[in-house]
Amino acid sequence: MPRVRFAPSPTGYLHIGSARTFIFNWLYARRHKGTMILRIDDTDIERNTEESLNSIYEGLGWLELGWDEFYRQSERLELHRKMALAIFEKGLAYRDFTPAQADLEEKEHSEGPWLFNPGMRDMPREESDRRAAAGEPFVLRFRVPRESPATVRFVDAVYGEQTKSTADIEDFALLRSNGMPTYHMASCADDIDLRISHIIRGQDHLSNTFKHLLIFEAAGVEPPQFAHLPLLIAPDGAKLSKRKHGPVVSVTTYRDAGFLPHAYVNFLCLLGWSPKDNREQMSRQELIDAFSFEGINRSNAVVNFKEDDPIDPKALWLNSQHLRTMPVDELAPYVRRTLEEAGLPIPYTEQEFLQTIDVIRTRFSTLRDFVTRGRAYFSDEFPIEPTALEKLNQPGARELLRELGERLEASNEFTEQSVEFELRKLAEERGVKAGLIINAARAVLTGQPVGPSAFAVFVAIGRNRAIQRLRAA
RNA sequence: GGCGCUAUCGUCUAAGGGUUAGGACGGAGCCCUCUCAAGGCUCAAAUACGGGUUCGAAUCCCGUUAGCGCUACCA
Repeated sequence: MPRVRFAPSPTGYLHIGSARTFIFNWLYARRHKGTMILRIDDTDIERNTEESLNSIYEGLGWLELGWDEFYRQSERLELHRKMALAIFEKGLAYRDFTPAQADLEEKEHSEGPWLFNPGMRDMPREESDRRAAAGEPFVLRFRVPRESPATVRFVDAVYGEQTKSTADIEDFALLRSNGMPTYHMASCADDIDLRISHIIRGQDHLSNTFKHLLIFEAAGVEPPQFAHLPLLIAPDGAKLSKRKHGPVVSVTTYRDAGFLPHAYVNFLCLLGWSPKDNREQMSRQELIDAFSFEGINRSNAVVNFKEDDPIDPKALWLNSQHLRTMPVDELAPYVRRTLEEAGLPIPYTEQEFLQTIDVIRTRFSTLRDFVTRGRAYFSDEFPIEPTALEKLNQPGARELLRELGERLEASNEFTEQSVEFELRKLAEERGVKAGLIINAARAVLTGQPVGPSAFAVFVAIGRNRAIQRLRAA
């Protein structure tokens, strides 16, 4: 039974890249009847915010993604320290009393890589103990093997065999001078303690993995399997960032744009992964059944947004596909919530509501469309768009609509067929093209120049309201 | 600078020694039509560059270039 985890640090809102990482972990867990763990990596007390934690819950909640176990690293600090100390006692870590460096500039321009601070790595234990006892602050560093340079290796489920010489790995920190564990220490300690079997995370951690392997080895445990994911990047090739790319990176943007949660999950899955059989629109179960590490790509994927439009056209298309093809009764709750949030009434019985949704969704691509382009189906107060007005202002159109209203009122029937019959009969009698009345009717009924078949619109709007709007033309 | 990863249409991707390099989004056009979508049909659009290996390379190897990641007492 695999045990996987998604381990975000609560330092900003839920990033779409993080959401995708969660999804891939979740898919793997569901596929193999494993356990999905949400672990909040909040060891950086300076940067953590409660707000950010809430946005993670909010984002995952919106995407309808759940987890089986939950942990917060800040509540497990004792475990992290204990493991760090155990490594220290084995002689595989040492105290570094060098004060924290404020000037990073110098280091960046140096020729070779920094590996360790001279004098600290080889300090006799007695001196180290004495200075620590005297209260001098220190960081605990991992003692990377240097005497006989070894090669650290592992097989990544996505990137294949990876190797790195210990000569290229610096003596990284395990414990900060304030006693807090670093990311590397906390992460590995928890992965060990929580018996994580597969670490599925962003490719930005690929080179960190060598350090983690050293920690696992020092702790005397078998490392888990690793699967690194290609990154999500901007059209200019840069890493997606809040500062540079704004709303594109936040999942709330897609929620607010009227995306269906599953459609967005589907879209995210297609960024860096493929079922390899040309399928694109897939249900949640289909995604679970098709997911495998073999399908994951190795190159970064571009989120195709523009400066004036944060939505990737393919995401929008996928959303419209789901919106138009999913069972209406599954779609209805989303539409209901969207209407409620916009303060629009639902003047329909449940049955009528489903029928109306089914008619109008054929031209919609987001939930937002129900309250904008679809406003007239729910409220009697709606604007008539300029292009719709042109059709309504065709010579004789308004008179014909009023006449049609009277005839429909006089008729017992009110179906697509009966409306079409009356309308065409009127057109013929008055010697005008049916299209003139049809387009004018759509305009007066919906305020829109375009939309579903006009006869379906009559029925969706309902007899009384339709007649009322025609007579007021 | 050092180390690592990556490179197929504008974008997401398929093909992993032999295909006219396939699909999808987006774009263009045609059909359908009460409008607009949808749908159907068609078109334009790619193997970063240079060397090898091979009868044959998008695919394997080397180099170059470019991008990204790591190189913190961030994660």
